[in-house]
Formats: sequence, C-alpha cells, structure tokens
Amino acid sequence: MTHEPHYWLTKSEPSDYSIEDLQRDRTEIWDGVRNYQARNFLRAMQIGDYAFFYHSNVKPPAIVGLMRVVEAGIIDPSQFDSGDAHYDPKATPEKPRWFTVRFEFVEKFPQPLTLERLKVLFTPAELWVVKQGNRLSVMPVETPIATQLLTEARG
DNA sequence: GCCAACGTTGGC
DNA sequence: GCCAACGTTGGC
Repeated sequence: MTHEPHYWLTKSEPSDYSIEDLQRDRTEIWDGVRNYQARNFLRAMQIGDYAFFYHSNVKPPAIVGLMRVVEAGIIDPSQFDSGDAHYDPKATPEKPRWFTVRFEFVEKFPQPLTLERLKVLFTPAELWVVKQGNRLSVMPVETPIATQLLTEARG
C-alpha cells in the first residue's frame, strides 16, 4: 500500500537558508518555525511528501526548487535551546510545542518561478502564496496545482 | 474575552 | 527603506 504524496510550499529567506545550501547539505531539519498554523502543516507532513522551496524577502521572490520529506514528526530541538533565536521557554521535553520535518534536496529548477509569474498562473485560492499579505511560511499545495507548477518549472 | 499596542514578515 | 498585513502579547 503506497501513500499518495502530498505537496507543500515552504518559504525561506535565502540569506538565512537557500536552495543552494540544501543542495550542498543534501538534507536539513526545518527548525525554527514559530507559527501555529505552519506548525500544524509541518506536523501533517509524511515521509515522501514534497515541498516547493520558495525564496522570500529577495528580488525576485520565487519558487526555486523541490524537496522531499525524509523524516516526519520531529520535535524541533531548537525550542529547548536557550541560546537559539527560536528558544521557547514555555516548551518542555514532556510538552513540546514545535514540530518539524527533515527535507532532502530533490531538484533546483532551471528557471525560478517568480511570484510575478505565479500571480499570472494562479489565483490566491489556488496557491496561497500569491495572496497579498500572506505571511504563512508553510502551506499546502493541491496536487493538480503542484503538477502544473512542476510542468512550468521543468519547462 | 476584548482589543490596543507591538513586533515581524515580506512585497514593493 | 517603507509600510501594509497580520500574528502575538498583555492589560483590563
């Protein structure tokens, strides 16, 4: 029995962590997300799911690649680290608040799918990231939309 | 439980 | 660098 993979989109500022960094590292734990809606999506991710890698706060903002979940349901270790920028004093190992996954690099797209282009291709209802003022850093992408994105991105 | 103040995100 | 959008905090 095979689980049909779900698709997601996750944002990162490339100055913080870029698709090139992931390509170099091969896998990376997606820690530091401190928003409950994003946390809930991270917790729903399963091994084999795919996530589009979106570069935010950069010119031009764009989907730049694809990654895959290789480890799910990870308790984000940075919540317990008082030296970490994302330390959460209200979290305890008995009652962790923040969960995440480990991604592996799949591909970097030959041409980034810019936000400008995404706005032409999709409505905010189809792809949340094109909605003005959207600050969510992890969001689901419906499979038909994901298929379209992949077709566009791979040329 | 309301909501003003505040801090952050992220496109432009 | 600006600022709109919006999530969070905390006084009441």
